[in-house]
Amino acid sequence: MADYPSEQEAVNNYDSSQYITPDGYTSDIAVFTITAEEYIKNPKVSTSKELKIMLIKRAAVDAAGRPNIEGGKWALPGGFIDGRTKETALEAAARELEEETGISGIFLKHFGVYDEFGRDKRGWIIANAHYAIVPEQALSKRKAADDAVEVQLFSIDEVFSLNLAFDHRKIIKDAISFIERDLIETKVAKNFLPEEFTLSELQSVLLTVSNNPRITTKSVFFAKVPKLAFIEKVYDEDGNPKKTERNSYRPSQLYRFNDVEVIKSIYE
Amino acid sequence: MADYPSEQEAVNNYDSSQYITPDGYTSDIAVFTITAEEYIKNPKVSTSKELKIMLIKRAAVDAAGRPNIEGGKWALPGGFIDGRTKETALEAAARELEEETGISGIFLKHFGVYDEFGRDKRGWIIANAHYAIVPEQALSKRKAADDAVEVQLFSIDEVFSLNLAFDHRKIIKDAISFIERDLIETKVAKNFLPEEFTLSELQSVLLTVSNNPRITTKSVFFAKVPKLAFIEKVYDEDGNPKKTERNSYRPSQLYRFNDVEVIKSIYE
DNA sequence: CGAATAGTGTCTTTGAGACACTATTTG
DNA sequence: CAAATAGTGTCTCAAAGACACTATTCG
Repeated sequence: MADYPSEQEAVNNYDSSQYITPDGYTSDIAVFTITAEEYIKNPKVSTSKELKIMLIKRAAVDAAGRPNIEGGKWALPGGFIDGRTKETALEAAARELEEETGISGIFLKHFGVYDEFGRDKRGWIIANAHYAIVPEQALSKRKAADDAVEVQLFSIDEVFSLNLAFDHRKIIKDAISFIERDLIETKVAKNFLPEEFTLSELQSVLLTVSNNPRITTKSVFFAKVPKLAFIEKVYDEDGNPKKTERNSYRPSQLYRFNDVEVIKSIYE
Repeated sequence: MADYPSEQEAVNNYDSSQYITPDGYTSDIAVFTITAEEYIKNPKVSTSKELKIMLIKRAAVDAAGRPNIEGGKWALPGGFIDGRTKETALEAAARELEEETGISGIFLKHFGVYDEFGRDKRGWIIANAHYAIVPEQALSKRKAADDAVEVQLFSIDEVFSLNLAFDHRKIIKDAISFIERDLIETKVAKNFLPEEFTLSELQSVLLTVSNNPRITTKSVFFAKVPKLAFIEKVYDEDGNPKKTERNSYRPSQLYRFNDVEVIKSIYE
């Protein structure tokens, strides 16, 4: 390697001041949950679930009492990443989410970068957008943080009638597209469910985003899902099928996702 | 809105110096093409196509004659984004790609952000990774740019035996996963093909990344594809089926992708 | 006619989807 | 037994997949 410069020499030759670098680097999170409506809409369909997104209302003034940018508007939780913490955007999102909800190990996925000049009046601010999936119970522990004065869940229908901060309307729209697509094209439904779930529970999650007959038709769904390679039946210590009675009097079989990868060709 | 601060007041209250901001913001591009091997491997299979990625060899010294970081290694084309240009990472990638290949309107998709601290010795450098699809002919026009001394196409098999710069091994690995998945789960195969293509041409593109029997089996593929909602038969001005003889003596029917969206459930 | 690519026909097995039926438990 | 959820059985039609057959053109 004698032909090549020493690493240190090369590093010293980089002068970051030759470029204008970003004025800020942020991490935003679209937090989704599925809420169960407990009332009975139809004698044959007892519970109906709905996909919701969590937003915060930005405070009018910041902690120091100065006017807050985009104050009073609804926004995605998130914030600036400080180079001193040496965090990645994903790590920062995970930490912020944990601070906000009090739970760790939440599913989090990066889905886009928003770096258009002018998207934030304060300068050239790069936003990393993520979506998170949180079980409903966990959100009851939520608490207001930092400059958030109010936290609320909105259905997909109502969220776009709100007064949204920055370019969050576009980010939220994208987040919803991603989660709706991922729920049926990938195994993320897993994150809305317990480790071990029944076929009805899986079906009710999928029904929040799809009306595909292979999901809505009971005989088809119940016949097909146990045969899928990425889903397996759960057995107890004695090797007997493991069942639960949490949803009904009659015990129902438990299933779980395994590690088999899925790729679904559009040409089949 | 009298309760909320004026926008200008709020903007003035933001002090970017309270955070350590990134030292650099870059755009990298994994350029893919499919090359046709002209030789005949098997009397029954006349042409075989292969997916390849384009890399550049980083110069040992920069334009000013100083040692170049990661000089001599193979890397993804790309470069720093300067805030003065007010470009997004995607726009910068498109421009760089056009400068590199001399062609415009290339398909380009963002697939990831690499912002781990320590991934670049020069500081906290954020990389936006994209993949691009370029028809083979276009790459013949390629020319070395900037600090690139050499440009070369590598097959997926051979690329990982190279000495790769920065964390480009991981980025390339991710790019390959994305393009292989997207080729069969989305309509991106479109970008490797002419506007109007034959079933055999589509099949040979898909065969570079899949051995799914519904793609490899001729009777199934030829029967199925013309019935797909997102693909349509092409007709000429007189309303007759439009055919080409570019691949054979016998004319073959032309098809094109239309704007129908595809979502393929893993539960069906 | 042979070579080369582009398809089509046919047959068997599997799966989709509709819908009515059975099973398990509690009160 | 009624209510509530969890499944299964059956029937029809459509699609998957294997593989052999036909079609078009050139030289």
